[in-house]
Amino acid sequence: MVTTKSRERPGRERLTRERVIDAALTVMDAEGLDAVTMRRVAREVGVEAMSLYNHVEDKDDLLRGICDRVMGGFEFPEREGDWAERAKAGARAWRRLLQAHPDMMRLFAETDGPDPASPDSLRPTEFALSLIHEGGLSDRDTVQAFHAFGGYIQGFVMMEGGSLAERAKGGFGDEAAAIPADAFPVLAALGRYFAECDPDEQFEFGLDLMIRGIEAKVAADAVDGSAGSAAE
Amino acid sequence: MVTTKSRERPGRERLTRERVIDAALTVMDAEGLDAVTMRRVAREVGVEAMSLYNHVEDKDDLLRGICDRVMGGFEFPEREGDWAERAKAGARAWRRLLQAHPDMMRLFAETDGPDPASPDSLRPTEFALSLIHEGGLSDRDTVQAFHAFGGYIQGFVMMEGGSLAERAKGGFGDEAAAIPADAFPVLAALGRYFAECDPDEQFEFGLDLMIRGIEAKVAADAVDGSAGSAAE
DNA sequence: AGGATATGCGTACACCGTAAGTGTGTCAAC
DNA sequence: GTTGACACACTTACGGTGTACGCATATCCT
Repeated sequence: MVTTKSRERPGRERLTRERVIDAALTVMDAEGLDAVTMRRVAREVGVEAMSLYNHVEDKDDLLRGICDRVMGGFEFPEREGDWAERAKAGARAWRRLLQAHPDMMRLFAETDGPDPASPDSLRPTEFALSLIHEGGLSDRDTVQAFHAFGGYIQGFVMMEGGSLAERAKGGFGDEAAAIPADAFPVLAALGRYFAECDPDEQFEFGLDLMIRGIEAKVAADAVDGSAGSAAE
Repeated sequence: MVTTKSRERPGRERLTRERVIDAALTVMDAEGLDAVTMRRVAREVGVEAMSLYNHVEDKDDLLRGICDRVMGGFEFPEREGDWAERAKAGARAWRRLLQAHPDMMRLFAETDGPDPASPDSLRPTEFALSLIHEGGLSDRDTVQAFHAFGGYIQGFVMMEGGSLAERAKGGFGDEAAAIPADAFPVLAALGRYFAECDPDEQFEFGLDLMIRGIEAKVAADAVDGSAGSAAE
């Protein structure tokens, strides 16, 4: 063997960090986050639990590895259309990424999100920042807007997979509407719109809100002299 | 003892669902969500683990109980100032509630949020809906905006307690800036703003964006005839 | 050929949620 | 005062978890 790295074995495929993380992701997608145990993942790659620790610090490290792997799967949308349309496309790509694996948001919550400094996370971040920056915001406001968008998307997907999903199917739809109209008049009046909400439409609505907000802010700032991002 | 319900014992205080949930919340705030185990909570109220099951269906029920208890602690802000200011006050109250207990967002993620139909959750919801409705949106758009705001706030607090917190303290601040400027030019240029971000200011920025967006939408819709919420 | 090293395996331990069975203090009726 | 019913706390036990530790072996470098 002259090659420096590859030292293949005849019996079984060599275990690698990548294989471990792939298996963990597979298990998570197929059986949920709770099923991602060291023993279960080990079984998936045909190994005993303790062997995983040769490639993974501990379980937290494994979970962080899944986060990174998912971040690496970000699909950069085409940059076409006007700024608002490009920004929306970026946001949708972000949402799709988080939706792609059902328990992603739970995973995010339990690991404090992916390592922001990993290359796989850096690339989408760079993409988003440059996209937002093109809208005409100052450097400082670009970062603020980045966090605002990030928060919205993350929170929306979380709601989408959690309370919103259940609320839609009977939380206070028309049948289970045991809401006392005298105590909660607005709720009673608007209840039906909760039932018939379409998540995609909901997402677009909030997105539109934020885009409009940015456009309004850029327009307002342009009226002022030079200072840029005064507090309004 | 004539009273129908209370049959107090001399030895120890009678156990109740409320006491169990209070203890669980206490443990969560003091030692984190992971410390909330049946055994630990039982110890907190001076009892064995299995005794809790007389007052709680199972652990999930306990966690949902914590959610409800927290929701019940929502502090309704004063309704003063113009609409934008009142809306912001409402959003800040929501954020404060979620921030009040450090592991709240993780708890939300693991329980799919509080039961939306519980009275303790209904009251804040009613408050938020009526507040948003006053802004001039249609019934339908009010519900959409409610979800948009909810998503943003939830997501922001989640980021705040997770990645954002770590990113601020060195993720890519000035020292740990090993970011290759050629591969990530925007990121390198804007990195310092990540380091010096103030969460409160960040939150206000996004909030301002959404409020502006709503105002813009209301203004735009007012120009049209009657149809209401056309797609822009 | 002979270490050195990497990596997989087996065992063990403390902790988890909870099913099932046991004991005891408090009540209503006699 | 005695008795039976009942609510509720306790005990035990089971199968699961993450992982510390020690051992065996397969592969690489010299």
